[in-house]
Amino acid sequence: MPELPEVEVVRRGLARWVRGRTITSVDILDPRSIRRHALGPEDFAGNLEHATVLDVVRRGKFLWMPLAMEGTPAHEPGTGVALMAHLGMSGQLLMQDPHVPDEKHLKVRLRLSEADGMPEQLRFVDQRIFGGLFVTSLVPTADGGPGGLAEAPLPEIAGEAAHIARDPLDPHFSFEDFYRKLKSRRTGLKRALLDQGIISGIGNIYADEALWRARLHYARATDTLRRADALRVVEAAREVMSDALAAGGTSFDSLYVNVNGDSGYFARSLDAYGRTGQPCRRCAEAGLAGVIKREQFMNRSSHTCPVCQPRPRNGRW
DNA sequence: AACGCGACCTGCGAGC
DNA sequence: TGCTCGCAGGTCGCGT
Repeated sequence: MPELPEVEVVRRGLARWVRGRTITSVDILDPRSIRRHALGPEDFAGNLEHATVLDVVRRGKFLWMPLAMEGTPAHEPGTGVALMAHLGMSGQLLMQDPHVPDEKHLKVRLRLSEADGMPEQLRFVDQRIFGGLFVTSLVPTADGGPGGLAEAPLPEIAGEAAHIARDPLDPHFSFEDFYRKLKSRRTGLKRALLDQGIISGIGNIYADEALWRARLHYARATDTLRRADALRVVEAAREVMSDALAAGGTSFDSLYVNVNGDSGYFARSLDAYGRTGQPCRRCAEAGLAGVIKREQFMNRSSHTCPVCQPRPRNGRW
């Protein structure tokens, strides 16, 4: 479900509800959701109980909450601990009141210290269990911290997110760094867009949308890509994701943190993804007959208009 | 070293 | 009705 806009919606919503609150108890309903916590469920819960959430930050699709541990008065840079969350394909982080029945796929429940008018539980719900939670250490970074969208970025990052590149909405995103990495790879453009070490936050939907907007084919060889083309595809990704973020942002005031990127709200704005067999909007406007087609690529679906995104010959142009 | 595939999971709708 | 198949927005690790 979640790509960058959805994760950022969750981050913003969550920050409002949990910052400054203390975790009082932890229920692990399905240990598979914390399998990335190598030391097991007891250690996971033990680390979280009595810890206070300092903030909610993000790098790409990785989301984490730096914690102040009980009895540790000052936060020493480089010694921090955080609760890491990745939503995978179907993860949700929901703020709920205790009387709300457990969700069918509720995996982990955190009870929080009482706060005026705020829900008492943070619940991790995940159908497919590709996502998960774990406790991790923060490591120092010289690059300015997690992501520029955090209100108060700390100069440290979760180790598991250190290899993740910045996303195109991050104020510290560097087109030059992106272009350099792109040119150094021998691969297809969509594969590169989905590589979180080259550019982060883009998943299958927004990759297809960005390529459609930039009129580029997914198999275009990255090492031959001209600067203007690379710029166009990054700008397209930035635009489509910030539009989606704006749409998702409308649910900020609901009681729980909305993760429902599939609520259909932004789906209507998509031009390529999921429009198999329907006329390409750009072609229709120009009086052309392009029809969006779906192909298997990297074991997943790719949606393109064969008229305005022609397949490159020899992976070139 | 980098790439690319399979594994990790559950549930839904289509087709038989 | 009930089975099987294909499909779903992500990431990691291993083999090449």
